[in-house]
Amino acid sequence: MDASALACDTPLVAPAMSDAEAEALAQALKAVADPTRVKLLHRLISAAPDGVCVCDLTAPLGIAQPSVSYHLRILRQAGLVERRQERNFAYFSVRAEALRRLATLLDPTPQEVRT
Amino acid sequence: MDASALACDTPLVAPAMSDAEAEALAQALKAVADPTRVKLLHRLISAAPDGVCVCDLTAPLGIAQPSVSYHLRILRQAGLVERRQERNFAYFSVRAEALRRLATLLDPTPQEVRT
DNA sequence: TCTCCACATCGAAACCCATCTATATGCAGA
DNA sequence: TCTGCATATAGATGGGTTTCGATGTGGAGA
Repeated sequence: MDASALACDTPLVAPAMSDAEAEALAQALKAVADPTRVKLLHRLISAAPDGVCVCDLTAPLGIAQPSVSYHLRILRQAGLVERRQERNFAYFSVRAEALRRLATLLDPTPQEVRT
Repeated sequence: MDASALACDTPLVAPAMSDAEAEALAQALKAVADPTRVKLLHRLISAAPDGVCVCDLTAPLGIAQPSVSYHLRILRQAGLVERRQERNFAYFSVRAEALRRLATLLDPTPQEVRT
């Protein structure tokens, strides 16, 4: 009956994450987990806060305009970027707090340690 | 010839991210961008630093054992977790620095602002 | 009004991913 | 060596994603 030498003996006092929570976090991460969207975000982050015109995003990426539009929609639906229409141009800019929140959730440093 | 009223006029002095860089970052993010792997990471983060036995990870997730093994492999290939074999048990633990680096890359706060 | 331009949406094709069952591997005790 | 257990791998399947060309939409100038 002595299973102590056979059991794996892992404490596991973890509170366990809910399905909904995991799904939501994965969904947000999926929006960023694509090379084209990483490049898009990078450009938007290192740009003027009032946004970048779509026409200036399409050319450097080497993909067709509908594809860029598709990726921007994904990022927008995830709440990571926002759209501003002016004349017949669309300007996109990052939602910095949303990205920062995502970064915080990914950080394994315990809350108490963070200043 | 006056295009000032027609052009979108976006500065775009950005340094542009390389294909390889974007691909690598997207690859790492893809490893986390799945609800099952989010749950796995969460459990590993809030657990003893010497790791959790696979048998204690399989049961609470509600998926078959090979699926858990598959996800742990994805996380390991991304360098986010590491594996330690003891007897016939496998113990997995997070690579905190790797996760932290990923979180930092996602953070839109300019470097100068970070203390 | 007519046309042009910027951007979004549609529908299809190609590709990738998560999951399962079945099976292999490898350690340890009898 | 043989058996049993924990974990990994293989192969198949269903579902989701990225991309494209074609087309729709809506603003602005002629």
